[in-house]
Amino acid sequence: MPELPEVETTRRGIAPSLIGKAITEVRIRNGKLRWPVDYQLPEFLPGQTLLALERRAKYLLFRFEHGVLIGHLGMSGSLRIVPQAHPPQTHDHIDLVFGEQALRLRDPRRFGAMLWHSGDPMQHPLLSHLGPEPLQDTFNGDTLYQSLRTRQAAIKLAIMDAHIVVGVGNIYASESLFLAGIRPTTPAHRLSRARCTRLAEAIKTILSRAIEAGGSSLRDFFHADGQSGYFQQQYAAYARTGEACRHCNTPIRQIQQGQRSTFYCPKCQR
DNA sequence: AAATAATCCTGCGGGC
DNA sequence: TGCCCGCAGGATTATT
Repeated sequence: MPELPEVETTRRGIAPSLIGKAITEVRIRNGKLRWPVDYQLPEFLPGQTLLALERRAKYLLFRFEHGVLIGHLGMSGSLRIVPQAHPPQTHDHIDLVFGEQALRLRDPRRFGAMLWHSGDPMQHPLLSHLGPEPLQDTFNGDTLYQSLRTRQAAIKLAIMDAHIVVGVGNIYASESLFLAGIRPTTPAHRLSRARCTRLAEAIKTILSRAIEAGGSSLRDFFHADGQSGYFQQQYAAYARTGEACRHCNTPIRQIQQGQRSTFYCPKCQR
C-alpha cells in the first residue's frame, strides 16, 4: 500500500528516464479510477514534453507544457517503466508512452487517480487545503503542538489527518508513535510540547528511513518485469499483534481506531 | 470546526 | 476444491 515513502520512491525511480521526453501516445484501457480519466487525454497530451515530476503529499505532479497530470496511487497502484510494446496485464489501466518506453499504471483496486489540470496544481481543490509536508521544516514540534491544541481526537487519528500533516498513512502512523513512545489513544491536545517535538522527529525519521530503504531496492523494483512489489520493511509494531516488542518483549497489542487497525506496545508507549 | 460514517474496489486468507 | 466472509486500506464526501 503506497504511503508517502513509496510514492517518493516511485517518483525518484521514474523521473530520470522520463523528464525532458515528449509523450507520443496515451493508452487508456480502463479509465474508471477514483474519478473518470479524461478521455481526451490521448488527443491533447501527445507532443507535450514532461518538464518536471514533483510530489505533494501522496500526489505525483507530472508537469507538462500546457498543464499538469495529477496522479495518485490509491491503495494498490504502482507505476512502472516498461518497453512500449510490452503486453499489458490485467489491471494495467493506463500507458503514457514516451517513444520506446511507456509509463504504465497498474491499479487492481482502482482507488487511484489521474487528473489533468491546466493551471497551478497547488490551487487544485485536492491540493489547496493540505497541511505541511512531514519532511520539510514547516512541520516541526511547535507547528504540530499548535495544530493539536483544539483536537480532542486520539493522536493516531490526528497524525493521519492531512490538515495536520500529510503523507502519514496507517502503517507509518503506528510506527511513528512506537518510535516516539506515545500511546495511540492519547487525546491529541494532551500532548506536551516536548512530546510533540519527539513525535514530529519520529515521523521524519520513520518516513526518511522508509524512503532510504525504498531507494536501496529501486534498481530491483524498476527493472523487474514481474511484480516483486515494494521493499518490505521490518516493522516495529505494525501487523505484529501478539509478537514480542523488539524493545521489551511485551506482546504487541492491536486495537481499532476509526475503523482502522492500530498496533502498539502497551509498555513502551504510554 | 471537528468528528464520524459511508464509499469506492479487488485480492487474499480462514473457515467450513 | 471451492465458496462465502471478513479484512485490508487512502482520502473524499456526506452527515451529524
